[in-house]
Amino acid sequence: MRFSKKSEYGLRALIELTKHYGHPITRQQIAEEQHVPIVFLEQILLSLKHAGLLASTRGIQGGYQLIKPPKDVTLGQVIRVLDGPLAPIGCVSKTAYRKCEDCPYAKKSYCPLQHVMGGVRNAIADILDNYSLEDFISGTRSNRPARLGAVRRKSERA
Amino acid sequence: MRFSKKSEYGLRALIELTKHYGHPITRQQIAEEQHVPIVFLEQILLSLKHAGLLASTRGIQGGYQLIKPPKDVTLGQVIRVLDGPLAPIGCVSKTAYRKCEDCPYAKKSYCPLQHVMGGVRNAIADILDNYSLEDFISGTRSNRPARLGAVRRKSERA
DNA sequence: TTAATGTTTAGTAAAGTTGTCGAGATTGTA
DNA sequence: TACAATCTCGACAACTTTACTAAACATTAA
Repeated sequence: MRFSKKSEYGLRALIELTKHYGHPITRQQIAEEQHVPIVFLEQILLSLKHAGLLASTRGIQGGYQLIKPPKDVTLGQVIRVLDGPLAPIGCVSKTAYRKCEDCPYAKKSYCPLQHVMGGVRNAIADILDNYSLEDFISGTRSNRPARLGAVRRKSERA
Repeated sequence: MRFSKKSEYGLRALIELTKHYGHPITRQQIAEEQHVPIVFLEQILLSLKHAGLLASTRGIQGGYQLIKPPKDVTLGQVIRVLDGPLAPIGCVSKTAYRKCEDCPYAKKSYCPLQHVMGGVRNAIADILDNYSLEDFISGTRSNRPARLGAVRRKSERA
């Protein structure tokens, strides 16, 4: 149940991009600062760009920059772009639901596995979809509404 | 962030084994009941046996059986046997800790990634290490101590 | 003995992970 | 214009993991 290096590097890159929010930095700067293999990093930055999180400018003085306010980008969004759905099994994913092919419970009203794994997916999404880049670099999950059934930012999808 | 088929099949097999707790059933019965490829299933049952969860008897009338009371086996244990640690990155695992090789935060006192991922690992382990096979087949997390800081079964490891 | 079972070792096709390489396209500056 | 720094894009390759299958063998009950 691991996240890939891709997600890890991507998140580390976003730490750097968030620190420099407002002006572009080069892949080289990011790679050096965060110790990420530069050509692999490029792929990752491209994915994040295509997902609409980054903008890039070419040429001298070029580089990548974050185009959304750090508090509006959640770690959940980033990880879904780079690693796919958060859900531990397909039949509990909200972004990429896949019905179980030959699960004997598929046609019944209740599946034990689905029940537990649904809980796991929600626990993961509750954290990652409520944790922004701003929280990330400051190290605090800032003033989110408390848990315990209070209204909270919707645990978007998984 | 998926669990493998191995874990999924293993858990489905354990549903069957829990239902028949007390006497052996054959891989064939399990395979048919749960629609799991039989030869692959065998590997899985062997792993669970080596982990001390199952016993097997050979020959006619043989089969596999659960040797621990269903309420003493947690889903977390099972998944760790079949899929490895629950932790999403090595440096937050309690069962299989691996220090980050070249993370620039490795030598500092605080790592943002470690902070968030530690939370994720605990959320997952809190569920899976407190959910027994008994709960699993009954579909209810029975009378576990409530959340909210109350004493609860230790979230063992990940 | 024989048939039903588990045991063990090997192998393997497909997919995923973690990268590298190289030929361009674009841009600011001299 | 020429040049150098940068991003862009597609290919590809080594390695690992996943999800299996095959086959020879060991054990047991009837």
